[in-house]
Amino acid sequence: MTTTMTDIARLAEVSMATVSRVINTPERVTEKTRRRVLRVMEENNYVYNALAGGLSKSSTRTLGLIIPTITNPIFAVSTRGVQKAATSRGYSLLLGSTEYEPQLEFDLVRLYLEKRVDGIIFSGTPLDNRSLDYIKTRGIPYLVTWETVDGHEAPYVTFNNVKAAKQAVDYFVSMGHRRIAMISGLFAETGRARKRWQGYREALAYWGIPYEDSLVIQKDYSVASGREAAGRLLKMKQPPTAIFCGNDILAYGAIAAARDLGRQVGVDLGIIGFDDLEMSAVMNPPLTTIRIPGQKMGSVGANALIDIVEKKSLETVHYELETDLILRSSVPRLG
Amino acid sequence: MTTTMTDIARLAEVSMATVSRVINTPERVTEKTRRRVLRVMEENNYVYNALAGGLSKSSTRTLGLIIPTITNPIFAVSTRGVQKAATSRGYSLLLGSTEYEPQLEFDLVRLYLEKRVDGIIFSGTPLDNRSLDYIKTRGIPYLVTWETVDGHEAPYVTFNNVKAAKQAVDYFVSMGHRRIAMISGLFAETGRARKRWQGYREALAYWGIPYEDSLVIQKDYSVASGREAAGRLLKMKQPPTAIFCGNDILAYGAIAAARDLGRQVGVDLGIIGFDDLEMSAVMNPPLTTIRIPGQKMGSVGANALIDIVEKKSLETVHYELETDLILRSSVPRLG
DNA sequence: TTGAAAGCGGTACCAG
DNA sequence: CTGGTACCGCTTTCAA
Repeated sequence: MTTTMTDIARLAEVSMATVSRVINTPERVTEKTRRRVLRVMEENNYVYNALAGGLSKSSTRTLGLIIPTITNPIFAVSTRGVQKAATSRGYSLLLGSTEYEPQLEFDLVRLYLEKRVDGIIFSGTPLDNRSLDYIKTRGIPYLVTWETVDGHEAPYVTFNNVKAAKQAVDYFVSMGHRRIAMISGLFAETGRARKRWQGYREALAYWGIPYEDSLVIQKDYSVASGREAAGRLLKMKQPPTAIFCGNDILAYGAIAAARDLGRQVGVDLGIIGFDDLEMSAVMNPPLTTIRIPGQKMGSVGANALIDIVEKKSLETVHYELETDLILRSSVPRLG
Repeated sequence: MTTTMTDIARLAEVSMATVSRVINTPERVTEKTRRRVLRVMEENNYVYNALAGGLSKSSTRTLGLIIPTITNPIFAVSTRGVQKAATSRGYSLLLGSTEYEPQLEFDLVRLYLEKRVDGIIFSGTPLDNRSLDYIKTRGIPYLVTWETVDGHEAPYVTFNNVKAAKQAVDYFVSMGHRRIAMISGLFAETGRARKRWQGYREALAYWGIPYEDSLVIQKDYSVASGREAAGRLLKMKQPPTAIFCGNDILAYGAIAAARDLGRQVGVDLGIIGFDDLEMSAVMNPPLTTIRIPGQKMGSVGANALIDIVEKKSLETVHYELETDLILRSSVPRLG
């Protein structure tokens, strides 16, 4: 039914080896035979079978990507970075989400291994040690983005979460705020949530502001959570004048909550987000937030991984990208 | 280096056929040998080679997904639907974006065909006829979401764009608006952009409102475009009192533009979006918009395609999902 | 430059 | 229930 290389070889009156050559190393075939083979392929609309090819070459030119969820735009952005880099270097992408479940992450690794991807990118997933251990024993290339990895000699591309969080709090303080709350992602889910919290605490300590547990609320990353948490914070007997949110999604919820309660963000309440999603600039008020290089992290990561796969890179690479505090209008100057 | 089925067979002192059976049809192997084989696989951490398996079975249990761009959240949502359905039925997903470029779409089809995916989902891409023709000659299952297809007997899962657009305009009219503009997606890029425009015109005609070309601006789907277009509209000598946006992203930009110009959306200007992204509910004002079943469209589509792949479905399926106008506060009552 | 043939790692039919 | 063995479609020495 479907034409194979054998068919082409027969029809073009050459050997399979030659057909294979015109596909992989055309320069090693005479112009004349090459044209003939190409024409026969065309006429019979031959489609190369990458499965068979991959089986012989033991390389599939596909990467496996693991992200927590595709519906948080920041992961969409970094996925796009991975994708662009992969495409430009001739690799395809297998996509899987863990929804922050270590078990699903492990299953994906297993699956990717069976499908013989050339490498795996862990992009902001929980990073269960089981997955890493497993992949290590199999010896296939992998790389981590969004996080650093303890205890594993893993290549990674990340940014400084602690420093970025500090910068946010510093800014609040510089604007006269002292009662600063935080709506954080779940510590159990990601290392970066914890690190942002660490930055928050360190900055408070630096400015001599006592840390209060009641001002920190841990929630999953969703608009609804941000709204709920901010509502609780603002109804305290001594509500905060500023809220640092673990990401922009939470901040959107917080802005809505403030509006619900008649508080004016940017006037009598300060809010800072994290990620700088496209929509953050058109929020009302425009959201002051930490910009992270999502797309770049993805493309740098993918390129680095491909370098490893193709043995162009020998040592374990570690990149730390820069973040910026983007000043807009969601933080008022106090007093 | 890596252990193969042959190794396992030898170590477990059985034939390859038996090892294959414990993997694929364990019930056809005695408990005893099965355990033994399983143990040997475990001890040597054997990983099934899906490439080899796929080559023999001529089935890869992977689907190819083609979307315009992953950074528009609505595609992220529908991708998630595809993904969940695929995963639950044991399929993996190859992801590719066209960025609305027909050529890239064609390249992806070619690539997926080479990688021998079991089926392809076209999710909101331009749908170049070349791609469809090509895939047809190869006889591999495919399905289209977001759009219907003319001239091709293709299975699809979509919703009524014309009707939904009409509903938006009807609502504007019911709120006393007569001067209604539209910021539309590029007609050249997608059929649905054109259909929404069609619905807009039909509704105007229904209400006896003359159509004005100057009130319609075509733009690519981005916040910046929405902002720019709305700015132009609002600066007209006779500005519209209402703007129907081709999607929520454009609407966000339009809201920002209105704010820039001192117009109050929901008070002296009405805006309706399309998609109902998660953030739309927390915009200021909360955005009235057309809700489309993005995730459902993805999961229904993926399931239908898998049914076709597994021959559980014989005819060409056509689904039309429902949309809803979600009333929030971005449309004031006039006069 | 071109060809012959032994893999790559499974599947599945046919016997036993 | 289990084993033997031709494939699946392409790659890659090794010779010619």
